[in-house]
Amino acid sequence: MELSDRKKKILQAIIDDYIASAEPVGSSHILKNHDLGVSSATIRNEMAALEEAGYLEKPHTSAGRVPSYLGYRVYVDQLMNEYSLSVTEINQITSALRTKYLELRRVIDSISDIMSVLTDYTAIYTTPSATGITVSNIKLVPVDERSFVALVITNTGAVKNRTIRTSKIFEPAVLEKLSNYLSYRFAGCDTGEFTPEVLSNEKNLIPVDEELIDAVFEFLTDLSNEVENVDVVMSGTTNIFKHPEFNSIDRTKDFLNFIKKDNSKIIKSLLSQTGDSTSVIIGNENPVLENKDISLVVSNYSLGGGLKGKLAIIGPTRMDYAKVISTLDYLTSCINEVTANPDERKNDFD
Amino acid sequence: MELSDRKKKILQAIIDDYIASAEPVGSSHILKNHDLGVSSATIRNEMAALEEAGYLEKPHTSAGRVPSYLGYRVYVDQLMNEYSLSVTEINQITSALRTKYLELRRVIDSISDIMSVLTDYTAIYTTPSATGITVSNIKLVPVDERSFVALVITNTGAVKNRTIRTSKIFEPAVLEKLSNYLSYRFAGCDTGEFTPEVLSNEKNLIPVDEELIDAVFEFLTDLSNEVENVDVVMSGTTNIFKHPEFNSIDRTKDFLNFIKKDNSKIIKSLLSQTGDSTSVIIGNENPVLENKDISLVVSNYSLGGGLKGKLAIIGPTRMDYAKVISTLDYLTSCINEVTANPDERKNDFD
DNA sequence: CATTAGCACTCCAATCTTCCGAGTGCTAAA
DNA sequence: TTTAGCACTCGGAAGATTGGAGTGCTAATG
Repeated sequence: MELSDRKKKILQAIIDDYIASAEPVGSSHILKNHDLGVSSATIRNEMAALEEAGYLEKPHTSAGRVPSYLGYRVYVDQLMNEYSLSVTEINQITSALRTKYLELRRVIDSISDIMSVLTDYTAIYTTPSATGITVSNIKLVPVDERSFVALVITNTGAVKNRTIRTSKIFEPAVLEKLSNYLSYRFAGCDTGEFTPEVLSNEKNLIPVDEELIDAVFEFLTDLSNEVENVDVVMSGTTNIFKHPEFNSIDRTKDFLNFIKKDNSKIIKSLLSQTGDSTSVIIGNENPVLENKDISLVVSNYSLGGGLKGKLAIIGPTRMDYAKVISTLDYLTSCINEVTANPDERKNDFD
Repeated sequence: MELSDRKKKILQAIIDDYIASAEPVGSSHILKNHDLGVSSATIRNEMAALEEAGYLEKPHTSAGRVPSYLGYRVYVDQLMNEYSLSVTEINQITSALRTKYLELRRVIDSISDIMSVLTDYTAIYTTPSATGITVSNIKLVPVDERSFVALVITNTGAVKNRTIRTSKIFEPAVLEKLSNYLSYRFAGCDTGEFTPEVLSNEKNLIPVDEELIDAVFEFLTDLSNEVENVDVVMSGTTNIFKHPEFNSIDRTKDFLNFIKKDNSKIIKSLLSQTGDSTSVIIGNENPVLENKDISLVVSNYSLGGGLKGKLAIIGPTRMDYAKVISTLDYLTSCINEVTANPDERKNDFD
């Protein structure tokens, strides 16, 4: 069903007002706050039609109307006005990004903080992960007689390390020789390739003490499993208290239980279902959000070197979508810009 | 004022009951549930005296009594019965600790998870920090023509790293020579010693390109500042919903706003005020908890190699102190035992 | 003199009642 | 097709009612 222009205007007016006030919107409100040139009776008729079509809902007979999930969807896709960031907001963002030496680990963390402050919702991001990470160098560095650090440096400059203690004493020269061999042998290999099979074949070719090679290879195997190790991190979880829907303890419980640590798998999979462009998930549109009245705006960020992740805002379905979407878009574009031009930069991901 | 035996028994009975029920405790309740051999009238008289002395409070005239902060203090210090962990609980703990290769970063994290599950409160820990960390080795490992990774390996086996990109091309041999010199020069140095003054003196003695040495030294300076970098991490924040005091949205807001990320400085300082043994902070005993009805039980853990931190439980003042204290004590002793015997072990702190 | 039964009194919290008004849907006129 | 007008609905705020758990005091008791 295609909506008439007037219906669209009325729907937009209702959703705009509802987002601003969190109160069901009545026909006379629309009359007062929007210049539609028709009477409240006409608006009522149109509202009834919009309800019939599934875009609006009534909490009860004598209340105003509230957008349905479908209503929000139409609003997000077609109706809402573009929100433009204020100068102050843009300044906040740029000054936060202009630290001289950015540690990769912190960049996205602070961005997520900024997001939550600017929008007054909760920000979520997944830690960056990369496909096609290859080994650039492997080092075994002695710490004391019976322990050394195994290091794998990747093409992205990330460093994975593990301290290994041994029962025997190994000469630094032995470790160095093994380092060199491993670097030579595995340079350019994808970190996902360190399967037990590959390594056990390899093991027979290396004339080194078994304890040593076993420990190192176990580290490598663990690495290949770690590729999937994406975490979900949040900031501004208590921002929800700024919104009236969370004056009810039940809503609050629902929300906090949804975003809690134990639930990160579900959130991760929810985020991963979105595509390459900024997308909006509204209430029941996704089964895991069933009856939770939660919406998400999900975006993608890239830190260069193939490191990518999701950055999202989560909040009540009555969310200021226009503001959230434009803030998110602006921020992710800033990140991409900053990181596309890699200067000297810390890298803490391991 | 020293309490009579009977007063102590009554006070203990009231606090025990209140911890279990979260309801103000009346004289007839005590009569029913505890065998004190006196009538409710006598108990009432004693209760009035205990209130007079500041150990109890009345929410209103016709309600039962509730412990005051002072009451809890006496309870924790003198009255409460020892709680002994059940076999199931001990099994849960040991099986969680018996992973073959423990990553240091995860040990304390999973311990904190276990804590929150076992106690139904929120667990907090500070990331381990160490005093007297010294440099064991410095490496500069080439990644590609114009970038390399600078690594500082400490006596504890922790690895700090930063990826550095340069405008000029440096031969691997140059980097290796510099590595060797820096390792030789700074081996055994405390990481706190890399002040700009020390380093700028040093700089003149090293016949290497300035860009290179500047970048590396900036990394070292940053390291020395980083020593103080202790984070506060929580698990089980939504456990509070299991306790009836958090059926009120205001209590919940207060609590969540107190433990939120922005507040970690205050929490850190609160934790650091405690000594070497397990200690309890009850309600208004500390100004930052003023009128928040929050208590903490704080303990110390040690991961070996000088790495130490605080592990704590935070919850309402009506907390099952006996259970929390004994769980916390048992867990920290387990950690200390496990880590005192360092086998091959991952180390992810950097 | 400490203890206790008895009783009047207090006051919260749960439940019920009342009532206001914002909002609707329908009808009939423009 | 739009609109003025009107009867009707219903949630929620404000007030009234009531029950019961709990107290403090007094006077009797061993």
